[in-house]
Amino acid sequence: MGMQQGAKAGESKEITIYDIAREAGVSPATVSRVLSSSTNVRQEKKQRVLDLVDKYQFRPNALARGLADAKTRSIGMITADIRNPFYAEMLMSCELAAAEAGYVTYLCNAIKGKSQESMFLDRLKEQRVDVVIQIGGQVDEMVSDMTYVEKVNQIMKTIPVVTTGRLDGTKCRSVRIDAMKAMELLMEHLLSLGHRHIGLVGGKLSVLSTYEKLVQYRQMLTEAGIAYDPDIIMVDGAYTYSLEGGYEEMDQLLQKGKELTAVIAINDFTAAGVMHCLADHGIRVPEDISVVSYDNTYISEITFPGITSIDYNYEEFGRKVVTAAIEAAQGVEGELLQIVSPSLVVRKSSGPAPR
Amino acid sequence: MGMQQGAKAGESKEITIYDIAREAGVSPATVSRVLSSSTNVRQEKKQRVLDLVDKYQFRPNALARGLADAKTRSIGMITADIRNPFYAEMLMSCELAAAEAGYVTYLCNAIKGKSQESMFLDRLKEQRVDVVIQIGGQVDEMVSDMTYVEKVNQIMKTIPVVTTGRLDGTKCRSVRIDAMKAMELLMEHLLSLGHRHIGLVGGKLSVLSTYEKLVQYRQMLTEAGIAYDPDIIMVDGAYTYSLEGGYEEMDQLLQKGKELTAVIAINDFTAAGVMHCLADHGIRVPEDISVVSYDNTYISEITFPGITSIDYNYEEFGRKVVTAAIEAAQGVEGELLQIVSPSLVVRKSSGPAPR
DNA sequence: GTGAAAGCGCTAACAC
DNA sequence: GTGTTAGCGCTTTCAC
Repeated sequence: MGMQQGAKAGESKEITIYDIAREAGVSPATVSRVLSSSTNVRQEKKQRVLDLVDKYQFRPNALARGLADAKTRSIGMITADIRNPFYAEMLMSCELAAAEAGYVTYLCNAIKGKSQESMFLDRLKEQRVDVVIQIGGQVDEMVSDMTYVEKVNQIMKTIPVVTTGRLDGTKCRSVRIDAMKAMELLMEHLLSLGHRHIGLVGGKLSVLSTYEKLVQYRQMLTEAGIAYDPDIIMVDGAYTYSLEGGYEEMDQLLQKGKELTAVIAINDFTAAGVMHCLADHGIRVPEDISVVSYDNTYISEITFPGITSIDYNYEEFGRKVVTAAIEAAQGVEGELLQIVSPSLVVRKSSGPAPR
Repeated sequence: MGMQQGAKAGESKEITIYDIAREAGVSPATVSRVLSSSTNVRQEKKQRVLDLVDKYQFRPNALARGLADAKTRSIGMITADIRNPFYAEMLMSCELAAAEAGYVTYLCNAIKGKSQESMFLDRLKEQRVDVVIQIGGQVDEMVSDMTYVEKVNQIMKTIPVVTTGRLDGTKCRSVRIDAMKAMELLMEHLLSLGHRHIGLVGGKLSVLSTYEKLVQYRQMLTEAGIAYDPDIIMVDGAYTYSLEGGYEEMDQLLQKGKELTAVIAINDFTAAGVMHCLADHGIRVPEDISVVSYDNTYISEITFPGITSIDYNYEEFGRKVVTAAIEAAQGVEGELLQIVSPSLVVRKSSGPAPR
């Protein structure tokens, strides 16, 4: 006994607004008023309360507060895999914006997919979060999973959900990247460098953004008068979106022996894998083949050469998502769909087409 | 009007255990009992309740529950910068372990340093989290900041805090990496490859683990009969621990013109910067200089060549931290300090010393 | 095994 | 302005 490792046992009875009220010679309601600065309280009393709050380092109990007014000032964030720097950036900027707005955030890493996302929704509902933000996972799918949609709709009877993707059959707001525009920027860049044999590596067509990119790719080819060659499109690989996936997919692409001067990778991980593969084959980037990708995470600065990539202005992106979320939490109607515009960051991995 | 964007307005009155109780023909207390499976309830009644819970997809209000029993089954996590994959890995594994144990987690990204960490502590206290886990930030410092220590001690009157570093003057538990051992593994590896001119790049000596590594480095040199040369130790740089920092520090090191066959970088970011710098100078890795580092994040797989790095077994690390946290939350006394052992992952960035 | 009832610590009418 | 008083939706004695 003796030593305490923090709290418990000694557990100095938690102080409440009643204690503060008594000592300040005011009513609990008044304490509550100064704490939430809802109504005006006479300066003198206010100061007495504030002094005591400071003296005891009093912090109002958020549980009691939430129970009483049915607002928790909390946001639940469900994300796919925080280890992917794209999600890390998003979580980061969302958390930042939320904290600024006075909201706390729950972290829910659904690495195990749909069933886990569903489970997290239940737990967030138990916590009575004011709103949930879902980044990645089910909301990235082209065709929304019926079971999940049902689940979300059930949750949305009481808690609004906003996503960075979409969920057909629900009314959740979304703030989404303009994937077509992103591909357009990449293609314009490559075409202007004289590339006419541009491969696509990575991604699943069942993912909305990947699909949209492909559509735009074909569109751009057509406009440029270049024939579409399905042989240089490597999608739906087993480990796609990852380093290994990029390597493998690129390897298979090379085996086809098609002419190729540029590769568009589905994300920075994939691009890094592609570059490893090219290096192993003695192919130089960008002299022999240019490599470009999406997300502009720090991965694109770490590789050598740095990767030309599409940036989303994560800070603004996160802010928009959180703003939409808070509006939804407050019952303010707003645009169901907002689009964030990507921009191109040119690095050394892309250069003029050979010859 | 009409369309709803999620909850509000339509806001079908939240269902409670009273509703369930009435419909099941039992008392609210009984519903509570089956929900928390605290006492035995006759199978028949139990089933009736469970059926209704399912029918209405009822989720007990965690606020009310927490208010009533003074346990929130939540953990507050304060971290330095989630974009750093080391922290992402840690957060991830902690969150996973917490979820398995039935705890929800709060995400607090204190990128703005001490004052923000302090602010988050207050907010977590308001939420009455059962325990807070602090990963990085103030707890990494060699000499603990007095003000912060005071703050933590004040919080610890009611909420235990566990860290992955240390905080002198507090009684918080910690689960820490054996930094000395980590350096030992790296040095053994390099020495066995014949290196005798080993530089250190990156880190601040005010950071505990960095300091410990330096101590161990000197120790190993002494044992190997190699003179310690402060000229090949590049620490306390302005942007250290980052890609740019690594580049700059390596650049300065090269300018000294000292003989050098290997470099130990303080983390994977730094190592990547070092490799960029070496590449720019036409120095080959590992033929001319070997590069090794700490953390074994995926960065060490992305660079070319891959980086020999120190791994911490994040899953186990996270599990230990969370276990300690939950014990602390339950008032179970346990070891104040636990050490996690690092291991060496060899990749292509390290090879025999030249000549 | 089960119900009644008293809180848990706030907020929000409602009076004054 | 400010105090009084109900709740908010649970858990938990305490009886039976």
